[in-house]
Amino acid sequence: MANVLPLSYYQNDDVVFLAKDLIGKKICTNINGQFTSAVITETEAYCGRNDKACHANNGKRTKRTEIMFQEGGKAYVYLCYGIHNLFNITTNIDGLADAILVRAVQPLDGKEIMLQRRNKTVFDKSLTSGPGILSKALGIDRSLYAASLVGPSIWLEESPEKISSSQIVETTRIGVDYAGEDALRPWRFYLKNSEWVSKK
DNA sequence: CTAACGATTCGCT
DNA sequence: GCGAATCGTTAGT
Repeated sequence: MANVLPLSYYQNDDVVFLAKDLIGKKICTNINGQFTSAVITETEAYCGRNDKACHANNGKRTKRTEIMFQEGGKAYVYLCYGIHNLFNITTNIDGLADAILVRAVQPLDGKEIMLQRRNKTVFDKSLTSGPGILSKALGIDRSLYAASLVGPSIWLEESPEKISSSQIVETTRIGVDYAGEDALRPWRFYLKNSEWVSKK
């Protein structure tokens, strides 16, 4: 567990910068003794102020969004469409509810475990390129709601390979049409030449 | 208590 | 490309 990103990394007040910076970082989980890891290839930023796409927009505190209002560096996992666990990284300081949705990853360690969790045999982008399925592959569900991102069940590590800004595509977020004009914000980021992206 | 609705995925046409 | 699956959360009665 060398190169683990420290809690201070998540307290940055610029969630859009962090969403972009997270591209290329390594995400690791150790669930019931099963270790898996992957490189983050796609993210989306959600800001707690003035962003109708964010569940916690303008101080909307509910039992579900509560974790986003705490100090950054925790997991925000919620159930979407009654089926999928979506994994978010909370950021910013106490009281400011920002979060970053991880939308796709490229598997590194524990590929067999991921295939098993997904009931698959073929190793391709359909294993982890999408917010619901990457959670399933990494063993992330709502029992990790509010889990610390510096371990022991889940943590992030520095990028295995340096990523330059020119390798990252900035575009609009997916599935947030209900947010009106906020849906037009260029707050989605993905690795330009990667196959491991949910949609181009 | 009730009802509407997803930050999606998969299978079938 | 389209529609079903599926259920916790949320807001309103």
